[in-house]
Amino acid sequence: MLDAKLIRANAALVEQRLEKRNLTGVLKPFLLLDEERRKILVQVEERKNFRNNSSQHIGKMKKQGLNPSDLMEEVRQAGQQIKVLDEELARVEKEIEKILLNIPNLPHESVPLGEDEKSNQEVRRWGEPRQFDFEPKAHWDIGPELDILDFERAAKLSGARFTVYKGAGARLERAIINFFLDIHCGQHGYREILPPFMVVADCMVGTGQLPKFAEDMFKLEGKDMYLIPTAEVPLTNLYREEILEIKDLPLYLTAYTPCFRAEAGSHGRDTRGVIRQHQFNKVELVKLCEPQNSYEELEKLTQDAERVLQLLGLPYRVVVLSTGDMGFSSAKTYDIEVWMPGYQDYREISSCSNCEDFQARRANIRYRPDPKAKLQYVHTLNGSGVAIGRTVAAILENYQQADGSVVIPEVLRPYMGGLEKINRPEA
RNA sequence: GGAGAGAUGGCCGAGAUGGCUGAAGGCGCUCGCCUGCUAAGCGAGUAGACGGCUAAUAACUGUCUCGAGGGUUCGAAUCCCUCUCUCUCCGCCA
Repeated sequence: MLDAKLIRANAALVEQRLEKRNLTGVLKPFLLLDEERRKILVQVEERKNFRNNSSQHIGKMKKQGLNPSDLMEEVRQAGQQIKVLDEELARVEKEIEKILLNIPNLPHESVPLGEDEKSNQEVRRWGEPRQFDFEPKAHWDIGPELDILDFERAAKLSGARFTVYKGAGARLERAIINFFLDIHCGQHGYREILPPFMVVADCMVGTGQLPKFAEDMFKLEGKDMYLIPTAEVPLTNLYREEILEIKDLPLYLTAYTPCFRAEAGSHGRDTRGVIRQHQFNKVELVKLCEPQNSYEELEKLTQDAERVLQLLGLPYRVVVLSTGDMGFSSAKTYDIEVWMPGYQDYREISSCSNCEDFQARRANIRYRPDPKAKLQYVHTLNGSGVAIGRTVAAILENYQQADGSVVIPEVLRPYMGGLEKINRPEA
């Protein structure tokens, strides 16, 4: 959520920055309602002031044995007026909130301008795509051939966009989760959290999924609760409505969770393999920090995510998303894209964002910079560290051998009971 | 699921019979004083949101907030209703 005061004071500037996200004219309705709100507020506060003073006066008169019935009648009428004005005010405020909750974050000035992902800019590359002396297969062929991924039975259980992991595949998924958590907690200073996978609607508003993106999520029937689309939601909302101590900042949090996404509007995209699923596993990184450090923290967070790919020996590149491709809550986002031989292309495996105070304002997460200072919103950051299913896919494709087997990256072998290679089952 | 108790400021905790309580007292914290150091002591200060007036994020000032929402009343932290959460006991259960 943007700061209403900022919009009011710098409407033209804010409008300009929103235009970079290809939005125009979104501020006008806000400004009109905002003015109306203050007009009503002044009136109703005057009436309340009268009521407060008069009520005290009535008390005193009664004590002195005087008859306050005239004044009581006047206050009663004031009460009627207050009721009407309050209702009007509530209506206007609700509309204002609706508008504000649907305006995305302002892009940081370093973000490239553009309409879509074509304007994203590559920042750096790591690793060389392997040269194959045979035609590399896609993971949706490798997995079933090794009998470790089963898309057909998954469809029987749950329909499209689900995967069953079997045997070494299931263990590989679990190994990666543990490996990522161990690296981030043991070497990058994050604290492991195991949060609920269902959260109340307030959390979804806090991180920006609601009210605008309701159709992207799974909602529980008859409850005001949702399956989390990412651990960013419970991790960031851990501190919703709280005032943090400066000595606790920055907070580095990580969690493994499954993620649930309706994938509405992506029909026909990535229908094969594990790339786009209704349920997938992810290790997420979240930071809460002081505003002046958030961009430095974004760089570090992105590097933390890159590091696990380096350890796995998976080539990748980092791109900075253009203003047209960024998420709703983000001010700046780096995507990490891993090399996928089956696609002969880089595919997103992590997205690292600085949301500045956008989520903190929605979720009301504040801190006091020093004992005398006013409360301030923290900055929130999040990034995948990284997506597990896509990591499995990348390993299968990058480590596949001519005989159809897949070599396990060395760092994962301790997590796989020493297994070095997944072989095809005997025919 | 059944029975009962509770929800007050950063924390703990007062707040019969509704009015001068935005909230006593304590702790914590900040600043100052004092003490040769430490400990103790003394004094002052210490919620937030949204407005008005302003050049001002200064001063002054108004409104709202005692779990949330609604009601009664001239007036509610205090009375009534609904909901949420916490605790205790019972039941059920991985």
